Amino acid sequence: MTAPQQERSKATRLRLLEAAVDCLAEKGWSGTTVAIVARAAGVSRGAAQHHFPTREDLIAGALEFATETQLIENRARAATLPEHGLTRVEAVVNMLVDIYVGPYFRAALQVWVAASADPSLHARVQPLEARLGRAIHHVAVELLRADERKPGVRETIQGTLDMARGFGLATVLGDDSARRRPIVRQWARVLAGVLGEQ
Amino acid sequence: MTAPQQERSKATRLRLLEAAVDCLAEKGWSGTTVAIVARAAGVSRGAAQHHFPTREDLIAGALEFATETQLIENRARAATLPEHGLTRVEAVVNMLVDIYVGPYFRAALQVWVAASADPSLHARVQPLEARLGRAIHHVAVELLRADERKPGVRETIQGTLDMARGFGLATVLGDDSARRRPIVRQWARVLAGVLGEQ
DNA sequence: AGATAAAATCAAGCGCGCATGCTGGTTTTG
DNA sequence: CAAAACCAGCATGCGCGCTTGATTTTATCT
Repeated sequence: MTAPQQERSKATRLRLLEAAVDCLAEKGWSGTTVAIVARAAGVSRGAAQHHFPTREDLIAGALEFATETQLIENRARAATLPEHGLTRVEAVVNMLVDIYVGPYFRAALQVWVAASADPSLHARVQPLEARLGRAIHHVAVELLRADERKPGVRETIQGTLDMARGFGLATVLGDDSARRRPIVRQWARVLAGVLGEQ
Repeated sequence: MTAPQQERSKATRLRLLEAAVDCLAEKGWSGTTVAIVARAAGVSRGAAQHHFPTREDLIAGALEFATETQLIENRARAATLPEHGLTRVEAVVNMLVDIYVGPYFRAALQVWVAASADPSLHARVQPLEARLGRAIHHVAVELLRADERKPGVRETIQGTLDMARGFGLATVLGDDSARRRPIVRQWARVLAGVLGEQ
């Protein structure tokens, strides 16, 4: 055959990861069983067991996959940002917020919260979260063209990211977009002030 | 006996709720089984079943208990706040943040995240969250002596609360207090500026 | 090159452990 | 004596991990 099974294997593995991420975002931690994920991916449970020996392997793999996908999407979107001024700041904040209210974050949230009580999972997840956090911070600084040497700038950006995280958390309880909009707008104004003062 | 069983019943019920909250905060959603909670409360599983027919009843009750306890503690702590000026603003922000990094919030977080994929639980939990959110916002406005008619004031306070929520979320992945402190300090400065400008 | 061994991929079934909910029975209170 | 609070055991269901077996691809030897 022209298609080596190596490719096919990678494909099913990827389908499993995608299905796991979707399942986590939709059905939550307890609702994400290997059987359900396997069925959603269109493979048997044995196949899933082969690629990911344990459930924890599957979940951790899904989180890693979601993390990297998130970063890639960010880079793509960063190129489409508007010019300068306040509208750019607001656009950046909106983009950061969108990261934390999207499906990838919802999936990650389930894993993080579950990992807080699961030492073994925590050990695998914590470095991923740290890496993602640093990466997003770096992106934020770059897109805002911020000078972190100015006092307060770094802290305010960190606070902005934490606010976005808070939005993400609020979103799991229900659609929050209407409440978010004016807050983001006001926050962008304040942030622009901090960035440009003096 | 001098102690009517009504009191004893209320007492065991309360012990169950306390144990459930602790268990949620420590062992997470999946780790909180009725058997474990009952043992921690010092009662048999059958007794727990008697007071809370279903597990969902127990969890929902625990969340409600945690919510009210949280509000009561807030009122107590609000009386001990310092005088005026920036230190007061910083103290208020610190107090708000402490709400979201405390054990009650950790317990609530587990329930909220789980409820996002459980419609039946979601229906019972969502109004609680809304009530708590409004209450905390009200407390914040009052303690900051903010004039919400001023443009941007209301939005900035909401953003502050969302940032605090984000801190709480970051805390489940590991102790974050060292990172938080400078952010809170800086944000208090900014918040004071927004509150007092013009 | 051809054949056979070895390894990888996928499918299906089994058993263990555990949590929930229910039911019957016992003690305490009014 | 009636009712409520409390306790012990049973039964069902389900998710996980493991084992077995079939099919395909890759590697090795003659």
